[in-house]
Amino acid sequence: MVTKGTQTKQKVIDKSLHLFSVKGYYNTSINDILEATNLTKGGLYGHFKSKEDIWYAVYEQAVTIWKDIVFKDIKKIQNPLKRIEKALDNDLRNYIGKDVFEGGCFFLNMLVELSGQSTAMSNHVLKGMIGFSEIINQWLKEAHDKDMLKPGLDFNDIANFIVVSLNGCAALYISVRDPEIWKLTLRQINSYIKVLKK
Amino acid sequence: MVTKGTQTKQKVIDKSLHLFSVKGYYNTSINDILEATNLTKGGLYGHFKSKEDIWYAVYEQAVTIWKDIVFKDIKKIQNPLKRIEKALDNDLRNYIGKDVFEGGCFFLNMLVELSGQSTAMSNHVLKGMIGFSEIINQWLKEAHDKDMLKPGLDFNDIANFIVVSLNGCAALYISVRDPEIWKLTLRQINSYIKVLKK
DNA sequence: TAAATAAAAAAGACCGGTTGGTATATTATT
DNA sequence: AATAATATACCAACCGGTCTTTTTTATTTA
Repeated sequence: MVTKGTQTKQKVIDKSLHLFSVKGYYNTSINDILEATNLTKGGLYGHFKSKEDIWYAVYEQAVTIWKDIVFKDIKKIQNPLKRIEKALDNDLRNYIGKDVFEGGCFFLNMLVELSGQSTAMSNHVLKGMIGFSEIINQWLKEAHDKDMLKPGLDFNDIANFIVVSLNGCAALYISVRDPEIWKLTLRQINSYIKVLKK
Repeated sequence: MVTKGTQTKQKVIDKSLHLFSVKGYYNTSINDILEATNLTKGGLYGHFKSKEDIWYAVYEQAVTIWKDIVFKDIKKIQNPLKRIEKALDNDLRNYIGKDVFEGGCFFLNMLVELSGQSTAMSNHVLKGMIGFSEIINQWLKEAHDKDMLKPGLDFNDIANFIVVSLNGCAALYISVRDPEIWKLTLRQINSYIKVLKK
């Protein structure tokens, strides 16, 4: 059974995720969250001990949503290169392009805003990005082992560069708001990967 | 002769540029600027009519500094492809890599923070980035006219993708703070450009 | 099934400190 | 003497967070 408290907590997380992604963490006030959730101070602080506490819960939620989108229909793909292409397509077309979070990519936004403000929080975001880079790295190794790639490639470099491009795309997209941004990024990353193939 | 007022105004711009780049625009208070400049409210508001007004002055200053770095020793380069490579090298090695602004790339930081908060301000930043993309676009066309590039390339796509990568690099670099980030970006962009050549 | 009770959830007043900005007075510089 | 530059006191609104009281919900007992 879902208790009332759990429901409220979830509502706070959902609304805050939206607010943080659109307005940013610092520029979202507790009052903004109160208005969005129809709660009062007492109601909110019964579930979370601080604004930062809300942020960590929001981050976990954002990760869950992101993973569901990016890793959809991935496991069944045998070809590791096609797996990478599908994951990138998911990220650009279905995550960034579908405006899953109204303010753009939650992770990029938070990384930029929190760096230099809260090392703990920005490192939290960074860790997630590095994790994604490592997965791509592993898939590239797999492709290498299957003799699908040209010799002498630096998988770590390549994986990191892909993550860099994804973040750059997210940065421009929130401002330009033209699908052409993620489409061109997708095209260019794909042609970049194509060159790696044997 | 440089009046006292001009000096003070410049000091406000310099200190604010530093603060905005490290703490962000919203999270930098007027009081922060007052402390950094040893001014008082009256002294500050005698030169600028609002915080936003300070930001626009700071932006202009940041552009000047950035241009000086990125376009250094550019005009004398005849080969348009080498010109592009040099500009990107300047941007990554001497602008991002040298920590010209302590908080990382001022433009990327502001673009992310201001998008969804102030369309006027974020569009101001965006315009500058589009301008840079157009310059690269033009240089690519020049290379094409000199028969240096493979046929069937979309210069607009390529130029935009380069700007995307640069921004992604800036986003990751402020958090990771490891030169390896801009180095790998430089390597990968260069190998990406190499493929375009005839 | 209904009343009683315990526990969870929410309300709302309050806190000290800070926000961007203004108006007026004072001090330096021409 | 005129003007440019700066200081200071003040403003209402807002910041994140705490505390106590009230209300709602869930569980137990009759």
